[in-house]
Amino acid sequence: MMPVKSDTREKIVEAARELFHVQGFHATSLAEIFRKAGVNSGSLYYFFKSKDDLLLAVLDAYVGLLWPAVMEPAFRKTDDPIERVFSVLAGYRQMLMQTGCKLGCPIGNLALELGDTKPEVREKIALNFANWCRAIESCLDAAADRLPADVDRARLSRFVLTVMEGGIMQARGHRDIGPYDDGVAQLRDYFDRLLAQRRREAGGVRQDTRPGDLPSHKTGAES
Amino acid sequence: MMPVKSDTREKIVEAARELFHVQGFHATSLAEIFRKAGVNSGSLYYFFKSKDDLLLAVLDAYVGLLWPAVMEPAFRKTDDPIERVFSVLAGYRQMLMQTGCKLGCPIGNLALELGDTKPEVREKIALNFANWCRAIESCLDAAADRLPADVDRARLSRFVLTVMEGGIMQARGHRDIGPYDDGVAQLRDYFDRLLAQRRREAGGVRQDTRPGDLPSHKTGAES
DNA sequence: GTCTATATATTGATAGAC
DNA sequence: GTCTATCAATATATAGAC
Repeated sequence: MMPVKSDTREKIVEAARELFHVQGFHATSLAEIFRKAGVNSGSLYYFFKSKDDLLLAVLDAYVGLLWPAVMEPAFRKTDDPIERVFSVLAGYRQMLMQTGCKLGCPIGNLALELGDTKPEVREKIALNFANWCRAIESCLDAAADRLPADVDRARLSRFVLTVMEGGIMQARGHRDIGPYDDGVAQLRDYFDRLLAQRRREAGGVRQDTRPGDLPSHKTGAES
Repeated sequence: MMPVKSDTREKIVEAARELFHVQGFHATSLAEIFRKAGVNSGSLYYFFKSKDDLLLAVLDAYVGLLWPAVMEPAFRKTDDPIERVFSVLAGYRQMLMQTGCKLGCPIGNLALELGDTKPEVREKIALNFANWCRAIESCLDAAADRLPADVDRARLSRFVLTVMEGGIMQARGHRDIGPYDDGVAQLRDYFDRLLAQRRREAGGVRQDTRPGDLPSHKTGAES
């Protein structure tokens, strides 16, 4: 018989992940974590040699969650690559709304709380950022023929993350979804201008838009 | 004779402010703070009834520092209201460069570390954000005649903060100024498109730009 | 692998002399 | 207002039985 693999480690990581998200790293004690996980101190230290070590495992978990928990649910809503980008942003909006703008991006939180104090932690945070941007960049690549030729899609994908993180920060600070919606709407406006530029370029001197090419975007952000 | 006002309180707030900026709130102990301030535990508790209370004083200090430490040094570099906006952003770039992308925006750090756990803290963070945006908005108002009439300048000012905070977060996460510069460059590109739109509107059907109207912006971000 | 019990250090905060 | 001394609670981490 195969030995039954314990899920204790997984339970601990999951408990830590949730508590770090809600309370932050330093504000969460190991006692809270193993109590929430339903195990004891000894089990935690059997799997992790320190709190920092557990944090690294949490950041690894987020690496694994990017596609199943963030990208795939958003991509399922639409096949249009540009709309997929904004569908991802809509997913974060949903989290903000469901928590009364109290919970934000767990990676962003840890990035600013821990800064550069723990080198391995910072590296795993950078990896999470890089993977997120790569996923967005793949959408932009799929829409490359609708964007101006000189657009740097890797940089544009980082700009999407910039707007997302900056918008979430202000939404939480004001406990108001407005700043997030505004940021997304202005990013949308920027995209529309890029798409329109490309259409002008492709169409030569013609500048009239074909009906249906520029759908209106209901963001819920307009007052 | 007037009683000499002690600067002990000020020294404590200043020490706390610096330590919170570098290490974060929870990672900084009161012992570190009063040691750095050169005073003793008793003095700290004479002026502040708790660590949270001291944090509120730190956030008040940032409110007072907005103009002398952030806006005025940036505004001194140029009279052009749009350039002033980007001069403020250049100021944050300077801090990133001087610290090897280790230190970010102290308000943003506290916003994400503390979230909504302490109501009064969140309110003072919101006030800091609001004042920052109002200062930027005053620049946009001064350039109102160069922006499209339908631009919401309050929202655009929040977008500037969004890009700043999101860019700093990624710059710190990657320990690389690149993502910050890219974000600012893309914000600049967005502004250029807004200014160009206004110029088209004002000029009627004419679309050629007058030489000198669109200066090239050296951001140092281009690879 | 999981448990209980505990070590050791540090935390935020207080008391009371001066 | 500032000091020293110290409390009580909590933190991370360990030891060793099972």
